[in-house]
Amino acid sequence: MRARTFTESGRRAQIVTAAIEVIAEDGYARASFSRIAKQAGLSSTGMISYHFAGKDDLLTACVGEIEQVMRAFMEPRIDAAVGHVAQLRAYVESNVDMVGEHPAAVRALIDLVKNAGSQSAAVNGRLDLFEEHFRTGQAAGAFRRFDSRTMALACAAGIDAVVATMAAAPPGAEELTRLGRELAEAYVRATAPDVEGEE
Amino acid sequence: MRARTFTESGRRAQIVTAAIEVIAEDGYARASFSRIAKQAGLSSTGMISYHFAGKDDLLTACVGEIEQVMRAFMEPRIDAAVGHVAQLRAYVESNVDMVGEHPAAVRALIDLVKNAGSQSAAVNGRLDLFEEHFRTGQAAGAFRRFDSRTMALACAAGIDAVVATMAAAPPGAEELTRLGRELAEAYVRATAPDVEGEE
Amino acid sequence: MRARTFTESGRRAQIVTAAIEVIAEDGYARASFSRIAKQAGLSSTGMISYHFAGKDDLLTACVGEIEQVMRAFMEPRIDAAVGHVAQLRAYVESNVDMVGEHPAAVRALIDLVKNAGSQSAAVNGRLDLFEEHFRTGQAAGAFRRFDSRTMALACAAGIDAVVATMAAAPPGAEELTRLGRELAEAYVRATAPDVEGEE
Amino acid sequence: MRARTFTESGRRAQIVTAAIEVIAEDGYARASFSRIAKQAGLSSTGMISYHFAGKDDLLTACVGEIEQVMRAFMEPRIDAAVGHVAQLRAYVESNVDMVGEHPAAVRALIDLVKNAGSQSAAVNGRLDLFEEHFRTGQAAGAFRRFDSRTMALACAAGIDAVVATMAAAPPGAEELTRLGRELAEAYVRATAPDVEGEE
DNA sequence: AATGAATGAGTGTTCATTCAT
DNA sequence: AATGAATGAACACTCATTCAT
Repeated sequence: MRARTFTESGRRAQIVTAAIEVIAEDGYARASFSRIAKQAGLSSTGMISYHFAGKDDLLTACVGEIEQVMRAFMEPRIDAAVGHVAQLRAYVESNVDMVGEHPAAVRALIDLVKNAGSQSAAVNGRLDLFEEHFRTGQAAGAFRRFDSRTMALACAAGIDAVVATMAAAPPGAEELTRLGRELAEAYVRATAPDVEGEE
Repeated sequence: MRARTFTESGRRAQIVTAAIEVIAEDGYARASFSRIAKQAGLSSTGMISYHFAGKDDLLTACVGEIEQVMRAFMEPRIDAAVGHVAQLRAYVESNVDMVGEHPAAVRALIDLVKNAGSQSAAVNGRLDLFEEHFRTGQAAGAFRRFDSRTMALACAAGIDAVVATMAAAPPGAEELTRLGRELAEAYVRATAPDVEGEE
Repeated sequence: MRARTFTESGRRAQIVTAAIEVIAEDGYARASFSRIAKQAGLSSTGMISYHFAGKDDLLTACVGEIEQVMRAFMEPRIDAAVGHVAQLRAYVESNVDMVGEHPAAVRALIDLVKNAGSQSAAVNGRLDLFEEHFRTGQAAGAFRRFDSRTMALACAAGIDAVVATMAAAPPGAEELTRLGRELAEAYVRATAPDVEGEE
Repeated sequence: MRARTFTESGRRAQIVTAAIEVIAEDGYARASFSRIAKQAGLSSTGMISYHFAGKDDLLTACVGEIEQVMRAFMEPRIDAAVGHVAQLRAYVESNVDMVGEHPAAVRALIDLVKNAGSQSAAVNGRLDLFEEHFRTGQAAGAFRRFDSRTMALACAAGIDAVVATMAAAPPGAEELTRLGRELAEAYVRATAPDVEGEE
């Protein structure tokens, strides 16, 4: 694998940024090479094909870029939380807060997940993470017994839906935080043990 | 609004059926007029344009058709339930059970909602229904206080995600029923009042 | 398999004709849909895709059309000949005479054979025919012993080369006939038995 | 004409070799600069344009290279033969034998001749050689009277066709030699005088 | 009511070539 | 001498829609 020159990295980044913008604004379905090229200020779609192996390659790069942004924003807050329940709360709340910081990235990611979701390792990775978290939490007594895969699906999708709706018309930061807390509370209650025996 | 002749209604229904099949099998993105025409046994796409004002019109008709099927299946079960909580449970469980009865319709609807969702009155209608149910339930003391719109979003999306995953590889009827109960339980707990004082 | 309307047959024929002309004039490599569309007086390449399943389909139709023309011209003369040697002569001579009657068809066919040859059933069909003719001729004592496949290859290719060269700059009819006789004579001699014992 | 530096000659040779490999493996039509660059281990097609005036220039260089290889292989055998007939035999046989020694070169050359043939001086040079050989042979009484150009065309094309077929799936050396002798015999008979009066 | 031919913009991708560095 | 970024035309093909019949 060869190293990338500065210029190439720059162009790739520029194209990825443009692609994310287009997806966020016009939707996945309208994110054609020509729209992306126009958004990036490129004179032809050939440039995109020159820098990316194909549409899948570009889209994958977009997902990767967005996830990096999200991780940088969310991970510190999740890691700062102690216990399975607090971490679940931190995940949901920081995910919702993302809308205030990077609304375009959030909108684009959700559209990408919806449309190229099932193939993507990254997307299934998130589900696996959720599931794993629920499973270990159950073992620790932090969560009641339930089908962890089903709950993971419902959580991830619910968060995405709420976030997508907000990203379409971002409310103020406080409102965002409030709704994030509400959503987190819902999932905490949905998964809480019948009798309090927290870890 | 003029009345429709029998043949026109027949043709429309035939095309809608074909479109739903195509969306269920090949996905929304591949549901072009030509594929639909082929599925319907029509020799040209002109027929479709003749009977529908445009692609949106056809897609709307598909959503309507599927919702009619869903309503016929779910409504009796929901109406049979007494109380806001029981009705929520009935909604979720009967929705999941749909997968066993009409997997193609379910798969198509979810794809339609994902892709043409925000514009569709029908889709937003479901959300409104959820929201209204939560609101009146809160007034009746069946649900705790929460933002009803956010909860509606999270519920609808969570159900869709679970259903979509199941529709892709439908499990047996019993497993379906069990997972439906689990999912319903989650939302019941998420919305339950802190102190039991059911209506 | 559905019947074709008159108009469709007409368009198909028109496109095939245009394609043959383009191949004859500009060569197989330059025979793009846009050139063919222009030659046919069509406003877009979409028309071609509308009438043909793909480029292969169009090219196959071209080969079929040309072979029909050739068969109509050559078959009577070959059938009129008696004996394996006379038929070989008739084949070669009538093939060469084709150049005078349908130079474009000949040029196009040779280019098609060169470029899409090995896949084509029609092309291999000709080789099989040659081989079979040599084999039965050998059994009848009309030809000496030799590897019939190799001879078939050499004959077919030799004829094509001579014909292609002539088609590029067609000589007069008499010159054509003379050269056809010469070429036929060469293959007759190449295949003749050592001792005269004609069937 | 300026002298070439060592590195430039080296690069040219490297590219020519890669081009021949690509043509032999993927065919003339797929032999794009990018494929050739990849085969040569170059990072960009710019290198090729830098060292060659254009695609024609590169292709011409390929033809030249292959012909040099062929000449080195065939010329000694042809020169060792005495008399026009023996030399014709030696030409055909050694050409067929090439398949066993340099199958890639043979395959590439034939593809090049087919596609860039008529423009190439090298290709026409071979025809001229054949024609000249026939003409002087006729004067010497080694060959009968026939149109030497037509015979040259038929011979060259026939040999190419046989060789191309063999190169696609090279048989063993003995089989090769046998078929080479058969083919040579065919042309010797096709050109032999009616009465034996060899030089 | 119905058809199938036609349209023309649009898709992603590849091409040989140019050019500043 | 060498590079890799850039170009823009070309490629086959699909799309939803229109329209005369």
